[in-house]
Amino acid sequence: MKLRTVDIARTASAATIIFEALRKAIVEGELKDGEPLRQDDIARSFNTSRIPVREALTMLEQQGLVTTQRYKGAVVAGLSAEEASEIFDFRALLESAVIRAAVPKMSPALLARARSHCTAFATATDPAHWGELNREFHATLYSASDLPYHLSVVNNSLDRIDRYLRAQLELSNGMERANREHLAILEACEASDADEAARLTRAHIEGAKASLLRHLRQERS
Amino acid sequence: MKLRTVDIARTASAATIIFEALRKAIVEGELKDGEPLRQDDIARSFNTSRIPVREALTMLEQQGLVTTQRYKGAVVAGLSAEEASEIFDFRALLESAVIRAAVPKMSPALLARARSHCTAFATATDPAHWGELNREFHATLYSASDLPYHLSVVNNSLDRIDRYLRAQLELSNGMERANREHLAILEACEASDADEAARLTRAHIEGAKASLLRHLRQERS
DNA sequence: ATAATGGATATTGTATCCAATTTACAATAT
DNA sequence: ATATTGTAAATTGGATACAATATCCATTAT
Repeated sequence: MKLRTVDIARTASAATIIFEALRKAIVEGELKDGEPLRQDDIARSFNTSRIPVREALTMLEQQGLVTTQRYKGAVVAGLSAEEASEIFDFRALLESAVIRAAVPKMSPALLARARSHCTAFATATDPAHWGELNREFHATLYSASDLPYHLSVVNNSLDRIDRYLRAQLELSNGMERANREHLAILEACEASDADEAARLTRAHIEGAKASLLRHLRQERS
Repeated sequence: MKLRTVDIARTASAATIIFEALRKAIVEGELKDGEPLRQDDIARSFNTSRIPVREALTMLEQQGLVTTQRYKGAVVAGLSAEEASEIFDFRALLESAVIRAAVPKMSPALLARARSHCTAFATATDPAHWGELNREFHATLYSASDLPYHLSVVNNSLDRIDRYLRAQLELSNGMERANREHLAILEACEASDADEAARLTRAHIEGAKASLLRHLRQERS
């Protein structure tokens, strides 16, 4: 028997399909802060009942992407400057540790993939993809760490701020700097200099934090 | 109007009540690894329908405390030695950073509370409470950090391993060492020595890791 | 005897229905 | 006019009903 098999037990339920779709829409900023998420509307657009929608919303709430009030419903969770600031500090701590663990385990093949992601980011013209490409570059490097729990937490924290990063990338011309810093990180990895890669990653994140905070504060003034 | 008011909008839904109860039972080890969680049974014991039960299970799955398979149901999530090891490394990184941030903000009142929790832990005779008291001591110190996101992540990672820590505390006589280390951490905090408190916290967690791994490996041999 | 098959039972996933609550707005009083 | 109250529509939370799938066991074929 030579079939292209699929583990059907692992196929997605309606709830997880809706969850993924909403998560993507929120992370990519398609759904704005504070925007209400009506169960009925969502159910209609996915052609299901409200039950799987509610499950998706509870997942999103657990991830901090929406906030719910009893009998009032769910809205896309916003982020105060303080919260954003804290999450950047968190990322700086965690991601620098992750890349430090990853560098000694990076294969030439992985470094090649990372480099191609890096140039893809550098040469991308459609702002809608910048956020995704940026994340792919970092995720590729981090994946070598072989620390699944750390990575899941990193991804979670990234989800919380991704919208703002994207918006900011599109406004100021932070693209050049991001590029420069990516290249520096990549070179440190290729040189197997874990401490340097960690230091550069930390600086990269702290720079993004400063830039985002400027943006957030001016937008809400 | 001088009434003792309560924000009724914040009262718990059936789903969150069930979630908290299951979470507690799992974290405290009352429900063992791999134990199936039947929606119908749980619904009956809480006198509800399966809908809020399913919501609770969804939340638990997001937290990594249960694993679900489509049409097969949820079981209490176990932890391999590798996963446990990684989570301890994660905690060592994160909690040492948190306490470093907390030390300069600790008021005398908070330190007094921490000390009372410390002695409560030291003098507790009922093993069923050790885990709780241990956690309260640390949580009190960490709370001064004023880093809510960090703390929520810390609590999450603690939930994942708490069962095992409790079991281990009860088996080996690690209580004395935990006590000694708690006192040392507390004294560093009282002396406003943030770096020392961070160092001791890291050592405290790494010691627990070694002890737990010994326990896990021998139990599964 | 063993493996394959078919069906009964158990369990989960989803739809539909009802209850509880909020929200918007009209009616009324001051 | 403004504030308060009552009411209807909208929305969410939960219960019940049904569909899809898994599991177990008896039956049958080899």
